[in-house]
Amino acid sequence: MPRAGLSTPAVVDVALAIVDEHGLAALTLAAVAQRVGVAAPSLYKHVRGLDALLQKVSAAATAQLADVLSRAAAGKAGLDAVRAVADAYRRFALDRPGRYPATQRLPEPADPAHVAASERAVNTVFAVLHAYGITGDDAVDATRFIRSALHGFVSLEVGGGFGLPQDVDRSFDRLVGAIDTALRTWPRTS
Amino acid sequence: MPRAGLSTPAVVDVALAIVDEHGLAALTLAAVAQRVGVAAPSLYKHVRGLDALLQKVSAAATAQLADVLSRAAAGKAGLDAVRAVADAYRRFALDRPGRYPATQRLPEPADPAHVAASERAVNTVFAVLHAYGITGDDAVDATRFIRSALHGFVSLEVGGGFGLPQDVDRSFDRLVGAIDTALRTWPRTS
DNA sequence: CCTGGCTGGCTAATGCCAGTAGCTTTTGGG
DNA sequence: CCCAAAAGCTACTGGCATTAGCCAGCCAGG
Repeated sequence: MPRAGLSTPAVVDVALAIVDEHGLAALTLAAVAQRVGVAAPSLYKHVRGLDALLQKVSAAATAQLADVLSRAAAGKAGLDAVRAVADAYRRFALDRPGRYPATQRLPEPADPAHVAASERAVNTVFAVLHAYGITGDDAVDATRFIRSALHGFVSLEVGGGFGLPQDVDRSFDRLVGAIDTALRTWPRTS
Repeated sequence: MPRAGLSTPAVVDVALAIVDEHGLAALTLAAVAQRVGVAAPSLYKHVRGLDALLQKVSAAATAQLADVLSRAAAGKAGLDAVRAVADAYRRFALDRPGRYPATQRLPEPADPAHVAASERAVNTVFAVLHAYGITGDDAVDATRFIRSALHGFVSLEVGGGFGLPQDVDRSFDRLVGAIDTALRTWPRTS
């Protein structure tokens, strides 16, 4: 019996491939095992269980999203920055509809990479807000607003929640405009 | 063997109770069967299967949400109406964290009650927008914006997505304010 | 009243999944 | 070269959805 030469990262990579191809719900240990040509229980040598695998997938997806966002925001400010970040966020969700929902899992405190990725994503938004002169608790509120609007939009879009035939791109452009308007007039407490 | 005297609505009611008590993920046919004191396969006499039951739960939850929203909006306009609808939406999600996610399922075209409930919810938002003078395609965009912001916020809140300790109520108030500001300055095409 | 058929239950069985226990084989470091 | 840790394996348990096919209760029509 030749060994398969698995490893934890290899298992996570296969999991990501399954998620990309068939969606997050299709991620099962059985599917991973079949894909790498191994019996299902063998995976427990590399991963604590399904939930731990989901957490690692979440960490990887979140790290990728954070990359995409920070790259998009680089060197921009104001509406430009908001549009760039929002477009990048939406494109990530549409391009990788399986991976995106994984980013919504709470970061695992015991996994520093996961926590760091999550913070990197939030910090990108904070940086954008800083250019609007929004800081401190005001920035917390504004970040929640932006996350809510973006997450809400793309999750509805990916889930087919927009029943009407009207142009979704235009709706998103307007959402970006609405965010910009709101940030310009954001209440300042500090 | 005395009969249990089940019926489709009775099964749905039990399903709703389970969802309220233990969350949507806990809704299984086995759980419903145990609760009503019947063997699992018996449920198929009243429901096509788990997915059909989830759809009926979604229809019921959506109808209730539509009620709550339209009641909240009644007789109000402008910021008052936005705040009332937003608060009602959020309260529904927080009060019934199991039921809320069921409202996000796409309405089943073959279930007129489901479709009607969904339309009723959307129409409530449309009515609010009308008071802002937003109609037609502009209203479609604005509705998507509002749904996105509200759904995003409450799903993040319910999911524990707001890691920071800052006051979530205040963040929501500001989100409501941001929506109002955006609607006031919403682009008019028509 | 009583009887036949519909209907709502049942049991048995299949198949998929996660996870545990405990065995064997490979493999690399001393 | 050897031996122990690591990486596979098989066997098993228990939970779930779903299907098939059986049987009993209940109601309508004679």
